[in-house]
Amino acid sequence: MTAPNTEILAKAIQQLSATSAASLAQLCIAAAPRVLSKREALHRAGKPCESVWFVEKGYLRAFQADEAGRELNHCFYLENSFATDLVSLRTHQPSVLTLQAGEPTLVWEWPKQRLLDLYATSIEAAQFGRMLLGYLLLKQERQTRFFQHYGPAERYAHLLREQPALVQRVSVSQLASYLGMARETLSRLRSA
Amino acid sequence: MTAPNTEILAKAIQQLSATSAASLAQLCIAAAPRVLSKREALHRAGKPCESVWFVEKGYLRAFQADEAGRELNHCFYLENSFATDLVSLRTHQPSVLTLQAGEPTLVWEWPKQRLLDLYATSIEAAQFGRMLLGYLLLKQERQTRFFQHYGPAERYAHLLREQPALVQRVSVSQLASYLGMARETLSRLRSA
DNA sequence: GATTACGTGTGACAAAAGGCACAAAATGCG
DNA sequence: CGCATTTTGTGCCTTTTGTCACACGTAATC
Repeated sequence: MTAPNTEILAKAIQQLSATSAASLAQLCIAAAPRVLSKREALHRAGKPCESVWFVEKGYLRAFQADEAGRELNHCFYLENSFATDLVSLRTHQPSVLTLQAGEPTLVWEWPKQRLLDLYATSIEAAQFGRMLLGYLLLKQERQTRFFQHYGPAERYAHLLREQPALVQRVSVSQLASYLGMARETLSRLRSA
Repeated sequence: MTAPNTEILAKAIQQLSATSAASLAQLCIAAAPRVLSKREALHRAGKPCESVWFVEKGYLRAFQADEAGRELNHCFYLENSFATDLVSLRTHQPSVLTLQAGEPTLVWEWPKQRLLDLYATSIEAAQFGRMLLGYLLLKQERQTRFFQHYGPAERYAHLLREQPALVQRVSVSQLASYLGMARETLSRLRSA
């Protein structure tokens, strides 16, 4: 694992919202690096989520346990993604989901309050916040359409085309759960 | 149709983000009322989307035409919702979706640039923008889970529980498309 | 290095959903 | 009001997906 490197973070922020050097530094300083080993939990269901993370290396898996105790995978956050449990973050309710590293992983952690303070005092920081949410919302809308109007075969084909890295790095059973199909169905789609 | 009434709009804004009277007025003044008759298009696929709307009365349907020419319903915006085509709004690309009134409808329209100007000059307006996006993102995440991990029967039951008004007001074929199932499947679920 | 646990592929069957056809009901329009 | 058009419900059959069972290979453990 290479040493934490604020430059990657800074680049990701700049990419979302052109920001002055001063505001950029404010945002970067507000985040602390955190290293996770494979399968280590970054955030556990049951606790309120109080942070936003940025994945520099490795990846995170967000999942929820259903009534039967099976894991429902919500999504994966690969390198260069911003992750949080927005539901818990906004509602202050305990999280239903767990964030876990799928590989040795390096993230940057922002305490929620730190971000809110910045947003309230700096219009540039606020703009970054808006841009980040806008970007996430756009992705999430695409995600919804993906599940709303595609069947299992189309979903797998689409994922293979758009995110081949994800298909490589994640186990078949976790991918199947993410794709909303039975493990066996995905296994058959793969061998077809 | 009752006359346009800024108070409903003001209330919706306040509910998202506590805002001073001055900022609130700025936001309200920036929007213009617009009346639509049933089936009238508010925004057509092919044009870039340059506005954000708030639905005061009636409802909007967002749909896309697939390769076969069938309409894929993305979602419905009932009273008190904020609507736009975020993909087009952010990317400046022509829209793939059309927004159409499902009933005689009254909306408030914000030109995108007006909002951006406000966001750039007022930290309170920027906060409203962030709150709105956060709220929409939260809803959209729920929406994704809904399609990702629920089957047709669960989806219908859930919708009936959470949004009975929608089920009443929208035709079966449009609802089915929205729910990601065949018209016949929904028809059978209803009579079960 | 043998043993165990786990993840994955695959066959057989059951259940669910889709597609087509058509009749009944509702809606729109002159 | 009555005719035409659209929408909805339903039977029949096909296709797809899920479930269960088990074999195989790989990786973890002692």
